[in-house]
Amino acid sequence: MHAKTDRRKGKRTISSSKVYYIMVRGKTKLRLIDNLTNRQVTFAKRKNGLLKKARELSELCGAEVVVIVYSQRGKLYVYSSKSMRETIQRYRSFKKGNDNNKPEKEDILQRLKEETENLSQRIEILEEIKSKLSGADLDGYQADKLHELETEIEKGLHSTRLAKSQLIQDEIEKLQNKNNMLTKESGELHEKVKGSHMTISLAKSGVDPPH
Amino acid sequence: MHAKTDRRKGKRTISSSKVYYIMVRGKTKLRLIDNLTNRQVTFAKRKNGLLKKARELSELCGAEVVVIVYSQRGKLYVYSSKSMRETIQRYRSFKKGNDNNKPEKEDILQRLKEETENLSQRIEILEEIKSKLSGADLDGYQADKLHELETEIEKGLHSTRLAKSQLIQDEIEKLQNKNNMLTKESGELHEKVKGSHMTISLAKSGVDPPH
DNA sequence: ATCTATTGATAATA
DNA sequence: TTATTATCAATAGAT
Repeated sequence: MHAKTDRRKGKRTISSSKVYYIMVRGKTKLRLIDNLTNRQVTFAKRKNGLLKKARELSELCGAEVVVIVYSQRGKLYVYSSKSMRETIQRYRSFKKGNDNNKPEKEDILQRLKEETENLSQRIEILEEIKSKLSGADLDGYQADKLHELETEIEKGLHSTRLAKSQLIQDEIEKLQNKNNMLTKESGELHEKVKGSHMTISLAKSGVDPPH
Repeated sequence: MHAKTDRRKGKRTISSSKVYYIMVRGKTKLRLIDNLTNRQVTFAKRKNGLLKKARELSELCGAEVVVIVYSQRGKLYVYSSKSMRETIQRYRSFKKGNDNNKPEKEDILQRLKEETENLSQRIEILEEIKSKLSGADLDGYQADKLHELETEIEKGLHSTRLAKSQLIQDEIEKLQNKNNMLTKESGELHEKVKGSHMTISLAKSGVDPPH
């Protein structure tokens, strides 16, 4: 069909294949791709691949999956499993009905408010369960089964709490560190600019600055 | 070497291949694997694959990558890129010797503390449920009710996870915005400083700058 | 962006 | 569970 096919046959060098082979097999050799263009192309491809794999894992196995990727330029890519996307969607459209141009602080407060609402919701659900149980008649066999279930759920909640809180903390601390450094730098630069202008005025007025 | 090899040849049915083919190619056909054992095995394999891919993406392309996976039983698996871990590590050691009085940070830590307390509250509620269960008698008729309960508990857990992930994402987005603004401002200030220094030289050398 | 050779991932099987 | 292997997918390099 395509002449290309014939031209291609056997053209690929072994060495170029080897480069990739070494990269993915020998873990120690896995390192930053030097060439910027190649790196960007590879990033785009592999990023898509990763998100696809995440979706497949979630849908085939019923697992909850979150993937967060930042490119080197700081662009953000996210996958989260379908049910989560729906929740986020709902959250976003709710948010739109309120504020489109409020300053950052209010944005944060808004988010906190919603988070509080989320927590209340969840507590309500658990309260419901609680009252249902107080009316229930349970026999020994089922009680054991439920006890088992409860233990598992509790374990899950616990590990969720630990891991997620850790993640939040780490992420916030990291970005805050960045922010602090930038803020500090910004302040220093402002000072610099102010100082320079002073010097200029002095020079212009014919008065020598003190040395 | 192994007789196996020969026995295998041609044994794989087309249909079984087709199942997989359809699963991964036809996106709409991507759905939960029915058989529990298969699902668990597939989960283990694909989870490892996903984490590996995440690591490769990070190391080959210098991207920051986070992957969070919950199995159906609630077990947690996480990958985050080395650079992030290093950043956090660096930040932690920096933090120890340094700052205990940054207002913004305290604000966020305070919020995290409150959130942890909220989670503790919920765990306490689950404890209550647990104690009620251990003393209760369940008759066969209540099986439906209990199944319902199970579903609701799972829902509650699920929404916990959702809210948490939402938190992570929002926090990241917010701080990223700040970072971007600060970075931009920093660049502008650098420019300003450069320009000022030029003016100063002119003034000092006794030559009037053009007006 | 599209194509192909090659390696990787993995479902089924032992 | 772990290992094997046939098969399809992912992707590096080329165009």
